[in-house]
Amino acid sequence: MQTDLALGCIAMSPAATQPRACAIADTLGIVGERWALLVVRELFWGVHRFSDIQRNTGAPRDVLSARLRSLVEAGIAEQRPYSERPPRSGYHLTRAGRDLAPVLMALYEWGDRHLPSDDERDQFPHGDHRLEPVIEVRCRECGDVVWRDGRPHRHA
Amino acid sequence: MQTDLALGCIAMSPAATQPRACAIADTLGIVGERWALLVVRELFWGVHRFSDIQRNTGAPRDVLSARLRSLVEAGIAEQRPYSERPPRSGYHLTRAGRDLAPVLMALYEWGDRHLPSDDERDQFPHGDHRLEPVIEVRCRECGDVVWRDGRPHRHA
DNA sequence: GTGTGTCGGTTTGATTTCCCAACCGAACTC
DNA sequence: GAGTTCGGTTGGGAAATCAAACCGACACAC
Repeated sequence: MQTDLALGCIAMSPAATQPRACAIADTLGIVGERWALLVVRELFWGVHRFSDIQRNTGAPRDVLSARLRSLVEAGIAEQRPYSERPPRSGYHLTRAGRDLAPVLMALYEWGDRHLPSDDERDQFPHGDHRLEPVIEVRCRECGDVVWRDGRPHRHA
Repeated sequence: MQTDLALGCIAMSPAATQPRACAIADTLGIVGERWALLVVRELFWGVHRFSDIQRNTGAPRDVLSARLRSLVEAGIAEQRPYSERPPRSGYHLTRAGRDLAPVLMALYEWGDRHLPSDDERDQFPHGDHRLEPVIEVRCRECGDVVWRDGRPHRHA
């Protein structure tokens, strides 16, 4: 099977009648709904309170409520109290949620490269400068670099 | 601002009343709708025909039609004829579309790590084995590794 | 030239989701 | 006790999604 990337798909049954079983689809089933990844972005950026997340994302409050619930249910976020009186709790990423960092970085890098914007956008800081992420993908098995700096890399 | 990652957000105006301007949000505005990234996945995997994409993703035909249109409009995909008689054309990724590879890899890697599945899933092949992507994020400015192998890396 | 089938869609009508605005209870502030 | 903040929930209308049917252009068999 020819692909655009020196990458392809293993073993699609020839006469498939079902949609693919695929980790990408499964992941999007969890974080693919509208607002979900923006909520994760806020948690990454240290925003934990319902109202702040609502303001920074622009999500309607009821939708935000539902998204937070499903993120907690999926083990991506968890609720932690930050005040006893009045009883208040904020949302925090779990390990699984933090593991979404590369997804956010990849989305960020693509937008930064392909969607130039007039007005100043919020950015990942890094020390005294902004973070301009460079993403590299390797194969754990053989160590080959599959993608580097906006280009596919082919293996021998 | 404290974050979960030694990363944070630069310069959120203190009394923000608008949602953030952010490259992540802008990117999701283009490829964040349902089915869009699964369509890109198919194009990556060398599937170019409407009916095949429909079958492999499971998207309703009318939605697929709309998504393909907006992907073309966004410069992510383009239509190329593959037959004169009957006049047929398939969809292919542009350079901007291929640049979504890290997004797909990141989603794939997260699902692979956090959503174990009983039934066999379609995978990226790599030579004679499957590709198990290892994603590394560095800062172009200073070269520091920000993320490697499922862990955040802090700069000095 | 008359079925039958393929391909790349569009149309139709029902269902689901999204969105906005209003409301609510508990607590705290004046 | 009046007003405010916080973390939501509850309507009701608008928009997106969905499944199934339909369509036109062509191919192929007979």
